Amino acid sequence: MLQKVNRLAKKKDFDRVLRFGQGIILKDLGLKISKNDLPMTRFGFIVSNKIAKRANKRNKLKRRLRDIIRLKIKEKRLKNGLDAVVIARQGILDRTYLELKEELEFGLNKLKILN
RNA sequence: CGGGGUAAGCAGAUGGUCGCUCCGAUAUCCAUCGGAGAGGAAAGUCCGGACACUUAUCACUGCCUAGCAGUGAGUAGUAGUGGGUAACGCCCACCCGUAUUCUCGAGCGAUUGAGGACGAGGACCAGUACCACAGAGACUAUACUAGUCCCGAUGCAAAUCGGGAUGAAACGUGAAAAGUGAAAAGAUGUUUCAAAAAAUUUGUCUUUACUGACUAGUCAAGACAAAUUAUUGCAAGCUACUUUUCUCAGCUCCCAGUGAUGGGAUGUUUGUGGCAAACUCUACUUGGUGCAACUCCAUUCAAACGGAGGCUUGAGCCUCGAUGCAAAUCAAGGCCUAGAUAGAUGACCAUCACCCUCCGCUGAAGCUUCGGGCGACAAGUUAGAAACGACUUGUCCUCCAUAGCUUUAGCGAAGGAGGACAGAAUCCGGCUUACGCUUACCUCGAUUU
RNA sequence: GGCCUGGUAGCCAAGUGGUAAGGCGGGAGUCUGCAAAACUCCUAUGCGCCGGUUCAAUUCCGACCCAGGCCU
Repeated sequence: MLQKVNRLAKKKDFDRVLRFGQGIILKDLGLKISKNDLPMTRFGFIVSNKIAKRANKRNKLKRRLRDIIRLKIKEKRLKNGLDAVVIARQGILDRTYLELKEELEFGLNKLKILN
């Protein structure tokens, strides 16, 4: 789990990122980022009802995605002052942990927010 | 071996790296240490409560006005009886039915005892609606028509119109046919059968006469056959109706039971289908909205956004005892056991155990099959009158052998893959649905002995 | 989290205790030099799924599945 300061929680923040952020769409993921004027980076995750009907499957996917981001923050490889939203797309349920990690790293690299 | 049901239990463990939430202590803003951290269904949201706001669909009454209570109507719901509960559509026990019996037992038997399964199981003598098609008739049962008779009107008459009476059968139709099923007697009608003899109609044949003639038509007579009508009954079948007896339901009385109900008696007094998961009636319950309820703080003219509370000590859990057939209740002692909020309780890796499933190797049995050999039978050829023999083809049995499938046993450190349903969101009691494994019992099916 | 609607043929849909209208679509034909339009005929395993009540269920009742909407 992320630390509280690294969580994107408020609906206003989500709306701001989704409306004004710049994004990229991959095969199983969507990514959007936007600047905030804070000293840290905050992440939010969206897994809709369409991805999986059962709540435990959605929660497991979010836990895996969060853990990937958590390790990145721990290694201090992310730039500060950003808000990001990770959006799951259909078909993502069949991916393994390593496949998710590669795809997410590829997306972060494209957006040039890695140090 | 497989399926189903009921009851009980479990919901992998250990280690490593990196993490999350709450509480407490130290500490004082960074952290450290310790403790705790999903379910039997947390799910579906189908019922019921707690809790909060709202006086709330109407009218009336009382207390006495701050609100509370009651009655009636309305709305919605439940439905054998009794009990349990905060409450329920839930649970327990019993009754009745399915049932002239599903299982087991006793008995020669009639019968009887015990157990299991299933049942949304009040009332169609309060009223209303519906019961398609078929059928005379689907609840005021047997109508309507043809036909016959009478009367009246019109008309010379024939006839027409109107009214009244009479008017066959109840086979059958249908999911259901007039309280229920059975028996006996009487009796009516009908059908069949038998007898005797007659009439009518139709058909065929023959003969006569006529039509100019005819193998055509008509008339008459005769013979045969069939059908219909009428008569008789010593027959048989069905049967309207009547009577009697028993049965079923109901009424009255007695006994047992809190009660549903059961047992018995009395009598001939009562007896109109189905449907209420149709309206309805009866009895009982029932205001509405829902924690995104609601309260507070801050901001504001007022709100909204925001924060905090509500929020986890509760119809709580464990042990023992008492009461009760049971559901459950009571008493004593002990315990504190999630509280997140884009939503924690984990992510990744390794090892071990477990049993199960699938794949794997070997053996056995059975079945099918490509091929080959011995034999038996049939057909054909040699073959001529016939036969043996020989050859060819087909079928069958057995053996060898190839491949496949099924079952079963063993081996698996020679291995691989997989591990159910599913995530608290105010809390609780139920129901329903999803689902892996173990144990016990019951039940169904298949195979083997 | 809570509340509420709906599911009928390929599509849009009506309907009600007695075996299911209509339109669009699809096919064939008439008409035309050929088309379109028009007309005629035909077509379809259709009432989400399971169980119950009933003689009979798409309809009534219960459970389940799916789709959509509202409260913030």
